[in-house]
Amino acid sequence: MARPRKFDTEAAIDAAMNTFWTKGYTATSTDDLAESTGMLRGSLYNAFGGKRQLFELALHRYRAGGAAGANPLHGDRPPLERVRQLLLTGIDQAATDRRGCLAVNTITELALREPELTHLARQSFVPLETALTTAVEQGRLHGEIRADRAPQVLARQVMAGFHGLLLQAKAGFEPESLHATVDAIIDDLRA
Amino acid sequence: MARPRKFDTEAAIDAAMNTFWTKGYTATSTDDLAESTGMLRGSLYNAFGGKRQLFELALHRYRAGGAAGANPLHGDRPPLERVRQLLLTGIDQAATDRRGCLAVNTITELALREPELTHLARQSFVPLETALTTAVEQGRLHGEIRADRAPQVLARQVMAGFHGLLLQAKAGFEPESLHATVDAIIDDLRA
DNA sequence: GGTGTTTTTGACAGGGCAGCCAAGAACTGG
DNA sequence: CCAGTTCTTGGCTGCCCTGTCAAAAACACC
Repeated sequence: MARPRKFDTEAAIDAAMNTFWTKGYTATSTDDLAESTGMLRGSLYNAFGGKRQLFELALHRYRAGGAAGANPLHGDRPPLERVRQLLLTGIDQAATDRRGCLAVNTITELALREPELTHLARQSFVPLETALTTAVEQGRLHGEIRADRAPQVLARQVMAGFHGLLLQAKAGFEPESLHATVDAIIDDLRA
Repeated sequence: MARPRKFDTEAAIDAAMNTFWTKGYTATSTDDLAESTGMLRGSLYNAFGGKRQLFELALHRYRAGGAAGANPLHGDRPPLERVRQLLLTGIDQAATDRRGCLAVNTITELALREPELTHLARQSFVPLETALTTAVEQGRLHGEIRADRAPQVLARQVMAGFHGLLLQAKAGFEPESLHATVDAIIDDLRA
């Protein structure tokens, strides 16, 4: 019926997502995207429409993969330990690759200029928040996590601490400091 | 001896700082800076050297004004209430103007590309961290704040929560949610 | 009033970037 | 093998942005 596409759409979105993640939205050029996806700029416009549309796809993809980032939260170990593992994994990654979280980066960069993209990025928090709330509820049943504060509140409080920690990791805070803060956050969750 | 400058250096740095704060480093052009400072691009290069040098000056200025942002922390009210006021003031501003904190924005945007600017931005946390530590120590003496955790650890934990809250405010989280998190953070400081 | 110094002014060159498009290539169904 | 459809390729246009420079302007000192 027609000439087939030479590239894999999913792989291209993945590659674009990583480029945006590494360089930020503004600093990423369509040439950068062409290089990382392996497509020519013309094809890129034909297939996706342009930089902004591709970024929207990347944000959706990031949200879908949110389960991956929140992976430590799903398992059979005690809920509190799963939350701790989430925090430790997060700061370790942030300290290593310095990219942090794509949603955080996007909101920070574009909150003023691009309300729609900001809203899209915010959606990426939903899976994390849901998983955290669930973990807190489970820990509550175990008698492991405090029951004097609503799970949703605790989840958002942990999420705030988590994102603050990612920033500190990105800024180069010493691992000992980051770990001490993780311990403090976990302790404050205890029943 | 020579032709006098038509502009006020301090005012120009202030104006540049606000432009960087609003638009971000990458998205700010030398034209933007010329407009906000009221100078022509040529004068700007002559006086400061260029965009990057001006940004460094802006970061230094921001750090110096750090006492301003941490203003609520200095006063004669109970330390715990001063910390609460800091958080409330912060999220209120972030929810209103959506600019957040220049240091946070800078680190988030440039941690990979510009280690030196990142380090400079990180310096802006020092006044805040110091003031927080002092407030915690004072609250400890009052018997108002818990003494089972080092003041420095508590200060960095609060700072992480604070920066996470600023992000949530920027992202458009509901005020009720933000306030509930503030209450939780403050409660967790209590003796 | 002349001289030397620094700033201002306006313009120029060089490079990168976004978006578009026409011609060619690849494939399928008839 | 032909026709129709879609993708690829490479280039073109117009815009913005950075950094620099030469000439003119403003001032202080002598």
